[in-house]
Amino acid sequence: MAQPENRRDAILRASAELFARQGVASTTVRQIAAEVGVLSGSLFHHFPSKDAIVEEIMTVYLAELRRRYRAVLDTEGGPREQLEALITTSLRLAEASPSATMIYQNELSYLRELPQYGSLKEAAVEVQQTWLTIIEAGRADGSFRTDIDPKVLYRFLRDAVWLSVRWYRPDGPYTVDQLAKDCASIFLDGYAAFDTD
Amino acid sequence: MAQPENRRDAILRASAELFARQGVASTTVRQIAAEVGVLSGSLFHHFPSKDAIVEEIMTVYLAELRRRYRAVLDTEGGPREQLEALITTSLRLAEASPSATMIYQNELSYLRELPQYGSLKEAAVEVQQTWLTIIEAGRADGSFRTDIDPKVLYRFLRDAVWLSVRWYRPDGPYTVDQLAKDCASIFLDGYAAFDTD
DNA sequence: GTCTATACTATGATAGAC
DNA sequence: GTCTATCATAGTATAGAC
Repeated sequence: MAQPENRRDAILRASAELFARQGVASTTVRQIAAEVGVLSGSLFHHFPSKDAIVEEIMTVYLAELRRRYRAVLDTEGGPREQLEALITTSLRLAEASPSATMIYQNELSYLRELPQYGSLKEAAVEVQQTWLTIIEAGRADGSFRTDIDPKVLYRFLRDAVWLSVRWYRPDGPYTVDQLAKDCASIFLDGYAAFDTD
Repeated sequence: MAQPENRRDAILRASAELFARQGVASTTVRQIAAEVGVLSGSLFHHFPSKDAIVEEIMTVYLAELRRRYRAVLDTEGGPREQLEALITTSLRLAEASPSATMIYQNELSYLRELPQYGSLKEAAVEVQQTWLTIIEAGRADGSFRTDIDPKVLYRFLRDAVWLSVRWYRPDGPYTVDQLAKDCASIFLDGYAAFDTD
């Protein structure tokens, strides 16, 4: 089913890699074009501007993120299981789309300046709500602590999970599912040694 | 003892704020100059280049970070206490120097391209070693779990701690010391409800 | 759909008057 | 120590030939 990559897709892919590696602002249209194998003027046949490329990368990415988070909310299971599933889902998407994940995590201030930021923001709000809904459910049913603000847990967890895209490498024996298990275990059970009494 | 701020310091401060807010690459020397209240050419009387400004901000910041981490290592106390102290120390520095902290966390790929990166890297290595030394000590004396790679804990913890500079606001009743306590408690004890048997 | 050529703007940095 | 004026370069984007 893998279609041969057309030029438009090649531009999106090359752009995402460069944006992730060097940042959006310091990536030039000439670099993107060189990576694709065309001259810079040709990019503007496919996209009206460099920012339009950024925006399409993010729109596609956030739509997929939303889709996967909704699937998690639809599963049976208690808050602990759902929170673990959310971590696993996030890390799997980061593995599947490392460039887009890195752009979204590193360049939020750039994205905010885009004229079209409103539509991205809508997705971002839903994503955050997914975490908070599950955390609140766990506080309500006694699975989670109530002495720490849910938003504080959410932010620590979000940064730890998503920023793993900066250091996690999928090659090697440490799989992304194992990483997700370890992450969930640290955040839910803690790193202090278990009492074995 | 607060000296009146001289122009050179004003340039450093204004640059740090702009770099933190918009990124180094998308901050122009003209913006910096306007913020200070001079024309762009005048900056080059104080610094040989824009990158030299970035570099000095980071050098000063990392020297202070190093100094504070060494003080933590010199304290008495078990690994748990020392790890908590490291978290508190980090969050206090992030509060005292939010701009430099944000630059260091967001612009590592830019910093790596600087010709002088070697001297920054030396400090960065020592900083990382401080975390790992304490974590290893806790594994050795039974305070911490041994079923999760110390480097994985370090990375989750580092990202959660330092990236709080993106969202934590020191105004309001939630103090940085309380934030540090909550962070330590989540990472060491976990967010799952305590067994109260 | 790509190329050539170029318009236009912005960038970091410099020289010399004050 | 700052300003004016300017340089050289590089940036995004466009127009029109092929």
